[in-house]
Amino acid sequence: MFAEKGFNAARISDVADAAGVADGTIYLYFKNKEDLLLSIFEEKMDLLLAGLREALDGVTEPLEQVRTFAHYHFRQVRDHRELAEVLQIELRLSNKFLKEYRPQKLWEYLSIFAEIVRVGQEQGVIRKDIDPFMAMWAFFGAMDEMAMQFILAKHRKFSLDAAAETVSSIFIRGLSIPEGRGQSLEEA
Amino acid sequence: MFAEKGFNAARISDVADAAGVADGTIYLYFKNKEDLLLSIFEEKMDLLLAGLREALDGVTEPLEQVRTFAHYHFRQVRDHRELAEVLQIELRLSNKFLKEYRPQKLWEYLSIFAEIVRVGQEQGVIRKDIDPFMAMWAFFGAMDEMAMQFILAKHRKFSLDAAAETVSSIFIRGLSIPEGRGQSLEEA
Amino acid sequence: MFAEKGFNAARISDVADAAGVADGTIYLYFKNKEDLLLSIFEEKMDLLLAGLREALDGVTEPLEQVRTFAHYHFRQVRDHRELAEVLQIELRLSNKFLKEYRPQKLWEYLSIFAEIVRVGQEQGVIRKDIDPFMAMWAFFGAMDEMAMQFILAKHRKFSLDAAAETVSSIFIRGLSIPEGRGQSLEEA
Amino acid sequence: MFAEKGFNAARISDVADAAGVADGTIYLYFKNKEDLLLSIFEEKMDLLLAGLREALDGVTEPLEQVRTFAHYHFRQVRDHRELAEVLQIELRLSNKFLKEYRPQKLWEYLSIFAEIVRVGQEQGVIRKDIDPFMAMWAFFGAMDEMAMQFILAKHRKFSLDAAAETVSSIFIRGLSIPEGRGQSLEEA
DNA sequence: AATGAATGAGTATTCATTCAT
DNA sequence: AATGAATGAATACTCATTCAT
Repeated sequence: MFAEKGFNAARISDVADAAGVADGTIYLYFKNKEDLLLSIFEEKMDLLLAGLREALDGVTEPLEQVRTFAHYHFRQVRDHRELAEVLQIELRLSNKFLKEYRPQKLWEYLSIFAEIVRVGQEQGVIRKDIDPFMAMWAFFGAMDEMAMQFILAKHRKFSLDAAAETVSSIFIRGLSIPEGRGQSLEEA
Repeated sequence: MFAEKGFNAARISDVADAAGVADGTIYLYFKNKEDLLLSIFEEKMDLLLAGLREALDGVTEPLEQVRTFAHYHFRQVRDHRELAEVLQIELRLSNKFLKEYRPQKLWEYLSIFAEIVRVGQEQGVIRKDIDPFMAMWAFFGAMDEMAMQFILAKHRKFSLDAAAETVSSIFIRGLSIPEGRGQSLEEA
Repeated sequence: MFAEKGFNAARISDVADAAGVADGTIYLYFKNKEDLLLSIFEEKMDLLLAGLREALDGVTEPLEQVRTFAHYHFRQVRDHRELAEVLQIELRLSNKFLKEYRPQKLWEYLSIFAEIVRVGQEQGVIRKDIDPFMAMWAFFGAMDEMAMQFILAKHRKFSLDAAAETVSSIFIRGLSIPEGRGQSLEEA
Repeated sequence: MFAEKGFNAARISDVADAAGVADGTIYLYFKNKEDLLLSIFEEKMDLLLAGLREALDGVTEPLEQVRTFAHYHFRQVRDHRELAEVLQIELRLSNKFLKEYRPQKLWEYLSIFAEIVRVGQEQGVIRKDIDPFMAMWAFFGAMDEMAMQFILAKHRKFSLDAAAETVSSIFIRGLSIPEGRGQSLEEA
């Protein structure tokens, strides 16, 4: 309906025009301008979450799920470039989003990763010395920063596939149980 | 001089008062309000960078340098909590910082990581199929997101030491050359 | 129906809710919001007027009627405190009421006083050098201001009986024919 | 400086234009738009108060002071018609003025009347059964309502001199000690 | 008669920035 | 170099009112 504008700098009247309604009508559906942005976020997160669950469907091996997650995430960024720009950039400029909001939907999305780690630990394929939630934030942070770089790089060389593969290969190996006796590097 | 306020919401006149000068005087030293924030960032980055170099001094093994980097980073967040809040939160609300700035100083700081990876690859202790810059952004993103969670968690349980150890152990193993023939998990 | 809210600040939708109807329905019965307030005023003035006529019924002596009028007026303020607040305060904030309206109903109410004066003059008990309409406005102004002070004084000491007695005693003597030769004070 | 506009309906930018300054400059001197109106009121009250004291200077007889007060008040209304319109009409439309403000300056002005009554009572020329403050409000209310009628009557017949004389003659006689034994009328 | 979703006009106020002194 | 009084652009939001159903 309005993601087309994608500006935090957009006037409410612009949005209203684009939607073909009067300014006041916006306020019948959204509490205020910020709520409008946050609503877009929530709506899209629902789709993102559903898509992720579908993508993971059929993938049983936890470490393989990590790879699937990463590829799915970056594919979404690539396929919904405009939306990704709004979510990566504009959303972060929102005081409320940054400080207060920390939304349920994002939590649900990321929790899937934490759950993957937990199950992997149960199955004995993921290190037990790693807190699933810490791993979750690290994984999200890594992907998010790379997505940000992609968005900021605008139209320059940047392969999201490569990004997905880099992140997943690092985390897959980083999280997996060392083979043989070889824990020599991180026994701390 | 003014980090004590730490608000994007702080009035220029507040800053001027705190500094014991007139409003106009601020503009003799800074181009505008945003420049003021960015200047704090740059100034602090110099210290951070110098500190990192010092911390890495004497550490020769690349993978050990990764661990040192992570511990140093989170130690700074812990020891300069107030400043970290400004840098994590307020700075991100700056349109310029997010979109245009991508500053030299941050680049210098992170480049050290890319260089560690490059050297590690030369020395044969780090996988060659990983782009150092990709790894750099992933590493920074992981640390940054965890730091953000720490800041947002306010006064609750959150061990920065554990965060440092988690990130570094994941990346150290994730970046290291697989031992034996054991690439079985991620040959994709 | 709505005096309970008593606010110029009340939303039309509040009034509609309180009345158990839809917003638009209000406009089937009242031209606009101001008309709503003015309608309350008119409706209440009818009652006030009828009550005054009843109170004066049986009182024949003009100067005694003045006292009756005053006591009646203040008794209404006391007995209908909430309504009086709306009429004293909210009504005065209405541009239309203050500037244009000067309503028929108030005029009828006050005219009774002018008529008392006129009759008193005919009967030779009230000074003929006083214009009945001037006296009317003075009398109303005196009562109205005291009522206003009472309303504003909220819950503090203020006897409306004393107010009634003060106003009436001043006006009764002030309007009456000087006894004996004693015009010495105001022959100007 | 701006009384010339006299509109509650005036835009801040109109006032600023008339004053030859920018909109923002208004806010360096006045807290907000209402404060602007209240400030005019306060400033003018100082003059009014000073003028009243001067007018009363040399008049020693309390009842004569009552007449002087009334004539002075209405003369001000007549001589400063424009200002009076602002003060009578616009000021009353101010929620703050009506409900909260009840200002020091008005109190000072009216207190002079209460003091006249008190002194008159001491000197035995004014009835002791009248509370000076009640009399004060009645007197002010009477004058104020007549002034309001004058303002509202716009350019029609209305003699402020006659108004002054009516009010003062009623109050002078109404407040004075009955001569002879003649309390026959209001022994209640 | 009643509804209630949609309308859209209307404006005080802030505060970063300037520049004459 | 420093001042700080003056500037003025810039806009989200409310809520009385309408009118198609």
